[in-house]
Order: sequence, then C-alpha cells, then structure tokens
Amino acid sequence: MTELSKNYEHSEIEGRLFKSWLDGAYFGRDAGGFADKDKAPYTLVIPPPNVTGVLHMGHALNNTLQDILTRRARMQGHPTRWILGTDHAGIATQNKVEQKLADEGLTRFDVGREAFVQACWEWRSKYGSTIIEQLKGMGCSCDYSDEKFTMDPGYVTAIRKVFVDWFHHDLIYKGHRIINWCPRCTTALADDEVAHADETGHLWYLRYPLVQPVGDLSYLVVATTRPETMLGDTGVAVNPADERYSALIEAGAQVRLPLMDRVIPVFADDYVSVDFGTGAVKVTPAHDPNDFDMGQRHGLEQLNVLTEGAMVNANGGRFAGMTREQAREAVVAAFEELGLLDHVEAHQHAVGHCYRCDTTIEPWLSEQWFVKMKVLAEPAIKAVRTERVVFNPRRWENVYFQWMENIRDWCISRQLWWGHRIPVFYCDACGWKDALEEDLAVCPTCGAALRQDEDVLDTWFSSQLWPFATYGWPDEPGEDTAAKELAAYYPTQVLSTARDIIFLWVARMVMSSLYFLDGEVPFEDVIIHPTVLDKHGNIMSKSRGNGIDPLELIDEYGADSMRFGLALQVTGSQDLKFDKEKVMTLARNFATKIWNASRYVTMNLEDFDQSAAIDEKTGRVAPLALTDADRWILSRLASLTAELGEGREGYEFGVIARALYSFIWNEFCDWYIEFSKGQLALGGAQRAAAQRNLVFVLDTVLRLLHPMMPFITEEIWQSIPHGDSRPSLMVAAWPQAADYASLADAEAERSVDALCAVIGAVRATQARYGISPKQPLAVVVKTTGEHAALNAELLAQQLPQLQSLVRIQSFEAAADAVKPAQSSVTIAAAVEVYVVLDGLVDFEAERDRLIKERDKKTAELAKLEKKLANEGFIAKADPVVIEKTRADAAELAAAISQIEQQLSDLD
RNA sequence: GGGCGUUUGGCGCAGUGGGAGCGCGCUUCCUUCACACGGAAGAGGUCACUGGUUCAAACCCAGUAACGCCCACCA
Repeated sequence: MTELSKNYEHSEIEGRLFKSWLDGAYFGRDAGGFADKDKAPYTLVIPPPNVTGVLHMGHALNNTLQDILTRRARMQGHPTRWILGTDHAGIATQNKVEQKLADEGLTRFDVGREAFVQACWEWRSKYGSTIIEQLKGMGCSCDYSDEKFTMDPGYVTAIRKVFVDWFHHDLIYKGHRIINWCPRCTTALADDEVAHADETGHLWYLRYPLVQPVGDLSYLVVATTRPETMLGDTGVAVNPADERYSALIEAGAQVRLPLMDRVIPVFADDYVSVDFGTGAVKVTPAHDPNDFDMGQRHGLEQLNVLTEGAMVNANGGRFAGMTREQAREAVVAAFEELGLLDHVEAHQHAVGHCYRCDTTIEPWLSEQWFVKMKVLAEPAIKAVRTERVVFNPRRWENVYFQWMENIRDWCISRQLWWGHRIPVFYCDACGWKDALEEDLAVCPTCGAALRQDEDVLDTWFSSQLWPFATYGWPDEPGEDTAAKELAAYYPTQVLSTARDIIFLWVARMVMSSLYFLDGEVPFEDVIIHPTVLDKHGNIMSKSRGNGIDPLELIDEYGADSMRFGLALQVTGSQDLKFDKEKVMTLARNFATKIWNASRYVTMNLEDFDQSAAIDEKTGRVAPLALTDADRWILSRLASLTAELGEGREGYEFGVIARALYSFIWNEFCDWYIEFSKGQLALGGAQRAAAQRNLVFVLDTVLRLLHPMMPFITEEIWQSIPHGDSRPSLMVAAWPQAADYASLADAEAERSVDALCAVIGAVRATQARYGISPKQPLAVVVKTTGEHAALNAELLAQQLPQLQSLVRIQSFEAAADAVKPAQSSVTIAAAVEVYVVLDGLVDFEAERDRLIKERDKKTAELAKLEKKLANEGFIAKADPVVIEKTRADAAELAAAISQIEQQLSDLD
C-alpha cells in the first residue's frame, strides 16, 4: 500500500501502470491466470489501423469504447481477448514510400517492383508500429503478445484460398469496362472508394455540325460538363420519343465531330432524357459509364483519349500531351474560335474524388478483376434481418440493407505494387491460365514459363478476412490449430467501428465469413460509434485544420480524462461535437475529484481494523450498515450497480459515464464523505463503520469506473486496504448487481432525504440572510406526511451527520414540533424546518420571501387542482398517479396554510 | 432525386407520456483539518414551428423550416 500523493499526476502513473499490466500478462485470454475458464469467451477484433496511421480522434473514441468493453468483460471473468493488428494499407503505404523515393528524385519504376516492395516492408518495420504504441498510451488492453498483420504469411494463405475458391466458383472474373481511375495513384478504385463532392462547374453547349442538313437543322447542340472528352466521342444520342430529333433518326443522320474531323452517328437511346440540356448527348464510351453502356448497345467504337496519368494520348490529335485541365480549356477555346461554342451555363454537379488523395477520379476504360456480389450479399442480408448480427444503434441496419440490396460488382484489382498480388498465372505459350494457391513456375500443359498477374488486390479484399484470418484460418496442411480456435472462440462478440466503413469493411466481413465459415457470422453485435466533430459541428479534417490531436490531450489531461470525456459524450443518435476546453476540463476535474476523495479515505484509516472488516467468504472488506447515512450510501451503491446495464445496455457509454459521475461526485463526495466526518469524529462503532463503508464504496466504484478510467482507478485501488488478493484492478471481480441488491434500503433513503432537506433549508436560510456559516443555529424540524413519527426519530439519530454539515446550537425533531418565535420556515417534502433567527435578521425580508413562496405554491396548487377537477383525468389516469397528485395537492395546501400562519405570526 | 440524423436556459449536451435536468459560463458568499481542477446558495428555458392523438405531450403521429450526414450514372 502506498500513500497517495497530494496531487494527481497522470504522467507519473500511466507508463508505470501500463508496464505492470504487461508484466502481469493480463492482456491475454487467460488474464494472467485470473480468467474464469467456465465462462463464455469474449472476443473482439480491432479494426486494424493502417500501418501509415497515427492516432486521431476517431481512433481515440473507437478504441476507448472497445477497451471499455474488453476491460469490463475481463473483470466479469470472461476469457477475454482483444485481437490486435495492422493493415498493410495498399495505396496509403505505397504513397508514403513513393513520396520517400521522390525526395531522392526517384520513381518506383526506377527501383523496380521487387526493390520497391522491399522498401515498403522496411517502411512498415520502421513506422508501422507507431499507432500500436499510441494505443498503449491510451491504456488499451489489446493482446499485444500476438500482433497480426494483413500480409503475414498465414494471411497470404488465407487470401489465396479465398481468391482461388471464388475464382473457381465463377465469383471472380476479369472484365473490360469503365472503372473509377485515380490518375495520381494510377490505379483503379472500387465504387465506394470514391468520395463525391458537389462542385459548381460549367455546362458547355457545343455545336456538332451535321454531315447532311436535315430540314432546318444544320447542327446539333450537345451539353457537357467535360468538354475534353469530346475528343473520344463516337456518337450522339437522343431520346427515341423526342420529336425534335425524330427526323434525324429517320434520316440516319451523322455529325462531323469538330476538331477531330470524324464522322459519327446520331442514334436514339432510352437512356437520354428529353428535358435535360438540349436532349442531345455526346457519347464517349471510353470515358463515361453510361456512354459505355450505350456504346455496347449500339456497337460504337470505344476510343480512349487519356493516358493513365490523365493526359491526352495520341488519339487526341493536336491536343495530345496536354493534361485534362489544359485540354478542357483548349477544346473550349477551339470551339469558340470555330463559332461552335453555343453558350455556357454554371452547373452544379457531383464530382468523384479519390478517397486516398482527393484527386478527381477519371472514369476510364480498362481491364480489371471483379467479384460478383449478389450471391454473396443475399445470406449477408438475411443474417442481419434475422438478428444474427445486430447493429447498435439499430438504424444503421437500414444503411446496410440499402447498400446490400443494390450491390454492384466489386472491382478488386489495383495497379499497385504493395499488396497481395493477384494469384492468377498465365502461359503465354499455350494460353493456359488459372488461379493458384501455390506459386507455379512452369505451365502444367506445355512447360513454358508462367507469368503472374501484375495487379494486386484491393486492401479491403484482405481486410474482409480479418475476423477469421487472424485466427490462422485456413490451417496449414496437417494442422488444425485455427479450426480449434475458431470452434472455441468464433464468432466474435462485438465489432466497433465508424459508419464510413459499413460498406467497405463491415458488410464484406459478413459476406466472406458466411461464405467461408459454414454460414457463421463474424460478430454478433456491431457498434457504429458517433463521428467526432469539432465544437462547431464540422468534420475534423486536415484541410480545415480543425483536428484535435489525441496525443496532446493525453499529454495535457491524461489518458483517463480523454477516455472519460469521450465516453461521456457517446449517445445513440447524435454525433459528438468535441469542445476540448469544456469536455476535457470536466473530465480532468472529475479525475482530480476522485483522487482527492480517495486521499480523504486513506487519510482517515490510520486506525482501521481491516481484519475485523473482512468478509470471510470473499476475503474483502465488507460494508457495515450502522447509521442511516451508511445504509443510504450502500443503498445508492446498489442502485448504481443495477443501473450499469448488462448486454447491449452496456453500449450506452454516455449513460454509464454519467451515472458514475453523478454517484461519485453528487452522492459519495457531496454527502457521504461529509456525513462520515461526523461519524469518524465520534469514534467507536460509528467510526469503524464509516471506515469500512468508505473503503467498500470506494473499492466498488473504482471497479465500476476502471473500464473507462483504467489508470487512476488502478493507482488508487493499489493504495486502499480493500482486502482483495488480486494483484491488479484489471483482473479484480466486477461488482454484480445481484450481489449488491440486498443493500437496497428505502427507509434509509427516505431518512437521509429528510436530513438533506433539513441541511438544505438551513444553508439556504444562512445564505438568504447573510448569516455566517460559523454562526451556530437553533433548528427545529416538524416532520410531516406518512412517516412523520418515524422520520422524526430517524432525524434525531442523525445529529452527528447533521453537525458535520451545518453548525447547530440546538436541534429538535418531532411530528408535533411547534414553530419557535422569531424563526424562518422552509417547507420541504416531508419536513418543515424552522431556523431561529432571533436577533439575527430583519423580518421584513422574511415576510417578502414568504409572500413570494406562498404565491409560487399557490400557482402550483392551482395547476394540480385543475388536473384533479378534470373528469377525464380521474376516470382514465393511472390510480397511482391520481393518488400522488392528490397527496401533492394536499401537501401544497398544508404548506400554504402554514405560510399564511407564519405571515400572521410576523404581524 | 432518395434516405437518415439533429433542433431543450449564453455554450456543449442528457432526458421516449404524468410536476424541465447536467457540465461550463454567470451572480453572491466561503480559502475549517480530501479537493479553489473545491464548497454553499442563486439567476437563467413558451423544450424549432404548425396541426393531431391523449384525461395528460419535450417525449407518440402528420406536416413545415433550418442545419448536418449518407446514398444516387442524368450528360
């Protein structure tokens, strides 16, 4: 047992305690030997942070929540494991390494694929564990002894098994089509990796001359937001029902494409809407997905005019070599020069951007690998419909359904070097090709050298296997370790993550798990946590410069305060506006309060007889309900343990944090500690009981608070004589509500409520008349209501507690007490409190106050009487409510007549 | 164009049918032996608006408005 220092210094304790937890091996499944093997296991997988990642507020929140769940489950005795690891993060990591090369004036092509991949591995070993260290700084109780990585050898095996299986079941195929292309990353992206943003651009109206005039028409006007793509136009489309153009269709009209001098057909297609633009659409099959479809339907040529870096290629004639931005300007200028620019309008439209580098996406025609999603999605939809997987809050299920029900094939190939290379092998000699789980050098049919596909897989393709690949699935031949682990610990209990990866990640884990693990779901619950916004409600972003660095918060306020501050603000429906000053001050003050309350407890234990307080069965200090104050705080503690819900109620982090805050501050500190001062001063049995209860209540709340504030609770817990033999609070037993239920005590609560009312009345009287708190006062209390006689007795017994809070000259409590002369009156729920003011105050002020009080109560009474006069209320309301209303009205009426009486007494 | 969320005292937020709460800030008082990152007493709100259901609505229903987020191939 150590003495608690005068001030709470988070920086002094955090590192030391974390090390002691590591040394105790509490982060593993058996919690250093303290887990209860008979209990159900509890497992969650961390959303693997990118190796390029540094802790941001979203991580701070998400990992706080996961650690709360993990620590609570561990204390409840469940064999608990929070599986840790990182994601290789294809594009992000490749960008970092390319940037490093660029600093040396090199590109990846200069060093070659092999050396580049090697450089990525080196980068990862150098920087990839940054975020892991930051998680430790937060106090996260992940299983650090077995860290996973999405490119571990076992993970590679998993990837290849998945790919080969889907390939052989025709769920993976290669297709030539328009995909989202990032010209800066020079790779394809999946649809959900494209972020759309509304931008104000232009709608350019271009004139395309007809080869042969038809009627009055010598040219067509088409509207476009991307004039540079006209270089690749191979048709112009109109709606078949559009009468303006029906003559053109009948005549089989053609236009001569300006600048390119190419003759292209005018045709009719239902896709074209009559009322947008001019009703005539330029068709660029190689650069627009809709145009691609129309091109397919009408046999148009697909003319690619852009390079992979989004420069105009040789097909672009004299515009070749320009960037797409330059080409846009040049094309518009050329049209203007030719008198073919009809007009320009401002136009708002959504533009796609790369989610990794924000570059404008180019729809681009290329050969890519796709996964057929419909077949996979169906069982995944069903798993959520049947509540085998439950989202919290439930409304996110709608988002999931909406996407899953409209799912499109998933483009999984990336033109990168860092990642899982697509395991498809080709024989150029005989045309053989196949997907293989093991590399193969020569063709099995003709013996020629094989060539492996150049592309790598989308990072999310590997992430989707995370919940089971981290168990070592699939087993190496001859081993069944993973199978055993999965049988014992799969599915995991909960996955906590941000909403923006519901599609990218959550949905895909459900699909792949159902497919590869015999219909098993990857997790039972999904927590979609709020988004952390700045205090004005804006998304935190680099460009806004409004981000808050969690590391600074930890440094300045401590990890516990950050965790508590975040947890406190988690509610089901609302995003989290993070006002650093307010939240962190609140949380830090709370930590200080707990620290000081604990110091108070330890400072009053010099003669504590622990052995007399130990419960033989548990070996821990047990409570002793001696005084009403003792019985009251124990009863309140019983309520608290019941309030911290089990199961999904345990996801109500804000509710739990608030319950703990208000119990500790407003009940334990504000009242019980104050009451205890009187008891301690009395010595004997009262003192002993107070000591036991202070230790017991503090012990219990530290346990309850530990998942949210692990460091400070551990530090204090190590310093108080709770009697528990466990070496760490991390592995101490969770207070079960059932074990505390017998402490509930309605009578004690009533008694202390009355006492608090008396104290409140005296304090208010002092404040009102400017009487010094040091001035001892004569106080008479008349108890009223149902338990008047008993309450009078109970109050009289609490004189020591009363005296710890207010200076008393004399005290009397009785059901038939009489108001002393020259006294003020305060009427509360079950008591009328008279404070003798003889010679202390000006009674005119007391008169004014009483009149105000009377008027207020009269107004309240009128409200209740109106209600009671309402026939509907009497006929239909719950009898209990009616009874309560009647009682309240009677009480008010009595109070008013009391006040009237006092007013006349003043005369 | 669809969908979702939010709207409660100056600020940030709780509160899912029976007398409006918390923290910060504000006013007044108090540095006595846990804590001034504290204690005590106060002031401050027609719970966005309109209509409906109900004996009773911040809470349920319908609609409106503002703000925010997500999804969507109209050039």
